[in-house]
Amino acid sequence: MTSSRNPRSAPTRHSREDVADAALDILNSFGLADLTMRRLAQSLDVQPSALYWHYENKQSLLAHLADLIVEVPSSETSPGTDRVRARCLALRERLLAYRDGAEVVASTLALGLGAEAPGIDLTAALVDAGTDPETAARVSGVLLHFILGQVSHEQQRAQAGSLGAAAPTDTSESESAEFGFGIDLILGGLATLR
Amino acid sequence: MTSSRNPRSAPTRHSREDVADAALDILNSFGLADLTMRRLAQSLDVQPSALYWHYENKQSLLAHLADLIVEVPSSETSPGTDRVRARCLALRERLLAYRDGAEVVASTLALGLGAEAPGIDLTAALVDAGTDPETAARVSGVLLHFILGQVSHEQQRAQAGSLGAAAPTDTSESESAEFGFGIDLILGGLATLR
DNA sequence: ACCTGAACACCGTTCAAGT
DNA sequence: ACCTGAACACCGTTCAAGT
Repeated sequence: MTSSRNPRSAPTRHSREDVADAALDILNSFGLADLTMRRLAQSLDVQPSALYWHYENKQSLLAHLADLIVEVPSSETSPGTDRVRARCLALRERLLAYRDGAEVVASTLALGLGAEAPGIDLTAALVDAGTDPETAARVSGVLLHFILGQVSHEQQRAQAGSLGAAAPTDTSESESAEFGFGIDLILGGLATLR
Repeated sequence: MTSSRNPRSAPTRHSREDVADAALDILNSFGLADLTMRRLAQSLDVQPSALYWHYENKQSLLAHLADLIVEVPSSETSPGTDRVRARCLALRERLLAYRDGAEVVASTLALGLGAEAPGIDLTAALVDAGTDPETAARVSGVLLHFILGQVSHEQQRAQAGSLGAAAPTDTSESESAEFGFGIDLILGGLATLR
């Protein structure tokens, strides 16, 4: 929302959340590769060093962004494993809502610096559906890896296509279908475990 | 193999493969973060700019590494979907054989710059096991996303643990079990599709 | 509480020129 | 065929000092 600064304005002070918002703006407008501390500082009319008052380093900023991307309104929908499926689709939507969203979340998760909400959420939904806790944790891991991998792939392809010479690949239509297939495959596997 | 240069030697000339070997040495000794063009050049006793005679840019070097990591001796083992399982385990071993191997392969694959062999291989094995080609391609995608995600996670945790304060996480023993569980879950799902 | 200014130690890449 | 030298346009991070 607060992307560009008015030139030659009063020296505005910023909060941690201001910084995160500006970072999300850059992410969505230009992608992860262009989200540098220096560029972020520039968009806030501030010196790069100022950012280190708000965040210990770039990784912890990215971890914060990952948490924001992943935080879900948690709307209660269908019961049973249909709820698991719904949560997976909702997570995909959250990831697609930000450019490079999946990569930001995947790397934060890999480094163990945040973005744990979806895993907890999915595991809980699976337990709710009658899965024992250990199996639920493992299935949730499989789902998460698939979701992050598939959506990263999707997002990278979208970017490559936006500057490449008209890649004749499938549209987002068939990507949703492929995604649903993957989720159903994994949940189908779960069903045979009973 | 050819990691360090003797100081003050004759100006050795290098081939494209020499560069790749030196890069894999750095990868295994110090990890992806330390694999910079400047550092690679230094290890070859060469100016950074010399590398751009061998590779168009860093990404294409990484793509070459990904192909090398992933190229598998293709030993024919068990038949049916057991062969699929065996291929998945073999791929995991290849990825684990290089530090950050999964990340290198995943990013190359995401960018569409190489490392396509495992996908082709897995799809073929699935077709061989009686799966129709389109389903085989999709299942192979699910398997690949899981494998790359899980192994990245594994490798990142190993590195974090090597410098962190003795993370009381599970050993590689249970990581193999978790991996096998994931593969079986997905292949179990495939079985229900018949 | 939040930021500046200046510095440190790096990056990837290009390009004319050399052998 | 393979490399040098020099430059360009960047990075993340630290830290004393300012308000």
